[in-house]
Amino acid sequence: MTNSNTAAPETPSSEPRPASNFLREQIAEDAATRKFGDAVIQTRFPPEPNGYLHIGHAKAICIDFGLADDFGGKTNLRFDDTNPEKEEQEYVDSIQRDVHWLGFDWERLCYASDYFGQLYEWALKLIRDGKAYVDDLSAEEIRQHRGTLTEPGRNSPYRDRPVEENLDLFQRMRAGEFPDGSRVLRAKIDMSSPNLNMRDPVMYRILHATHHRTGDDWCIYPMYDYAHGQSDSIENVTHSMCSLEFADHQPLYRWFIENLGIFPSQQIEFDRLSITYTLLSKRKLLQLVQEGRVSGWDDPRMPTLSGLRRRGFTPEAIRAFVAQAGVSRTNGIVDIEMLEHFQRDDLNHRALRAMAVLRPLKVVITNYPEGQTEHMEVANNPEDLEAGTRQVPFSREIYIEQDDFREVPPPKYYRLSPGKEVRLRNAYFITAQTVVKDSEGNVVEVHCTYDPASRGGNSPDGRKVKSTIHWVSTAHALTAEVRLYEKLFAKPDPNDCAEGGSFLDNLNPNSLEIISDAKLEPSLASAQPGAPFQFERVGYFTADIHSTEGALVFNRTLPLKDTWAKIEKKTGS
RNA sequence: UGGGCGAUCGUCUAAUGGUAGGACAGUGCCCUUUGGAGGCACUUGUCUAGGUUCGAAUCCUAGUCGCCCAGCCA
Repeated sequence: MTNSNTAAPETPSSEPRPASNFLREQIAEDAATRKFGDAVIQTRFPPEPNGYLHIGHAKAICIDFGLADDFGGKTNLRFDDTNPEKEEQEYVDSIQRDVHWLGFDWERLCYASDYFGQLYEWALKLIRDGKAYVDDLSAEEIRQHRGTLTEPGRNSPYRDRPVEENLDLFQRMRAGEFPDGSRVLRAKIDMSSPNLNMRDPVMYRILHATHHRTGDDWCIYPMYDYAHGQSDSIENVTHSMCSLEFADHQPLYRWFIENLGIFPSQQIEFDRLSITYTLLSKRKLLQLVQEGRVSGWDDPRMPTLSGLRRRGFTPEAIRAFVAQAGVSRTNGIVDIEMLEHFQRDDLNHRALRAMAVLRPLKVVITNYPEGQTEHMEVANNPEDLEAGTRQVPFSREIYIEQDDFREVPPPKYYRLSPGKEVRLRNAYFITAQTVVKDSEGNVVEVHCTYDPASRGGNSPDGRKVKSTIHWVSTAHALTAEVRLYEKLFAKPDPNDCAEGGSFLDNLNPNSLEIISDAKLEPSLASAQPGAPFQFERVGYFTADIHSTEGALVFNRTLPLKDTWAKIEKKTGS
């Protein structure tokens, strides 16, 4: 594919694709019957640049780009930028960045605003053909004339204006002679249609607004319904995939296409992606940003692609998730656990391992020589030996996780406790001997002895330990800020709120926990944002985009699955 | 109450008149220098009622339930 200014990763061909779905079958059939003759399969991804892309868009992107690619076709990225009041260049830029990051590259970069001239000419034609008219009714009056779901609408008193008058008025609308909202251009179809979209829909409204691309060239802007089908047609889009709610609009798109005599694209609708504990509404995500409930569109708790990226999610995992979630015409809600599964699966294979202690507890190995440092050779990724090894310093004083020591161990607790022996990952067996407490009785230090013969983590006498814990040498430790993220919403359905409440009531107050003094092994000093790490036994992390060598900040992508937490919960200990 | 669309394990999805399968989640066991990962096993499903058929998730009829549409948003 061509026309990109940034490199996009190849889509791995080994990625599983759904065995079948109704979209693929329809395209396969159309290809087999040569419905579109010699034309290649052409699709498009048509976002409105009024916000950042989220994981729901990822599904649409995978469908639009993936399906075309499967059939040797092409995909355009087209901005449906027909409403200058909500659209911005920032969004245009972020969308291109995110589509590339997801792993796709477009054939052509298009804008509905490129077609404003053509659309205007076509409107003139419809007026001349007696199929469109200028209406002087106010928005409120138009609404009243529209009727209801069960009652037909009424014709506007301006519906039968002579063609010449319509032409004159519409040209003067375009020339800027009338104020916003004073008139609209409407299609003359059928005010009694049971499909409300056919009750003389508005084609153009007057909007004296500066457009992010066309500036002040226009003061009338086409409605989405008047622009979308024709934009597809202009681009020779063969298969126009969109979400379910647009099914009712198909008859209108066909009406425009037929009355204009232009190329008819095939529209096929599919279900939007919904995920538990997740909001996928651009309007509401914008509200979270504007009200400062999150730090921005790329807050790592956001379901935006930029937020997921900053959090450490990967395009590969998102694509695999979308493929497994599938596509249909039902309104389902996918468990967020499925997304998390595909992310863990991806990271498990590629994340470099490191040792990091989030909540440090000092351990002194009393029989280890003072001032001595050893360098342990450690595998960077036990799942991938080609990832090599690194040296990790070990010394007499180390940090371990507070959770990894209990003065009074509950049942089935295999970690360190007085008199018990555990393995320090890649180092030695140690046995806890005594504890040091502060004035409040908290254990602040554990004194242990080690078995010098167990270097590397095995005892020559074949002695077994029940547990392996991670550690960081105090003298060599890096201090870092670590941000632990939880779900942004506390309820599976964020919109499930009391009467008069809002989704904001369901915000999870514990969605972000900041740990300011985590202790990291030295190799993490130069971690780059986006590079995935598994902090062994803890979770997957990546350096934040604002992390520096002098002020390290790591974001937790996901915690590792925690069997012990389950046992602990079950036994109530 | 008009129109459109839909209904398969707890969740998502396959089966295109011929053994209801996969993934996630869950449970148990095995394995493990990450209580991670991995392996094995198990559990649970065709909205209802009729009909057509040797045979129905699939076709027909009638219901039930759910989603979408009354922006000069997309």
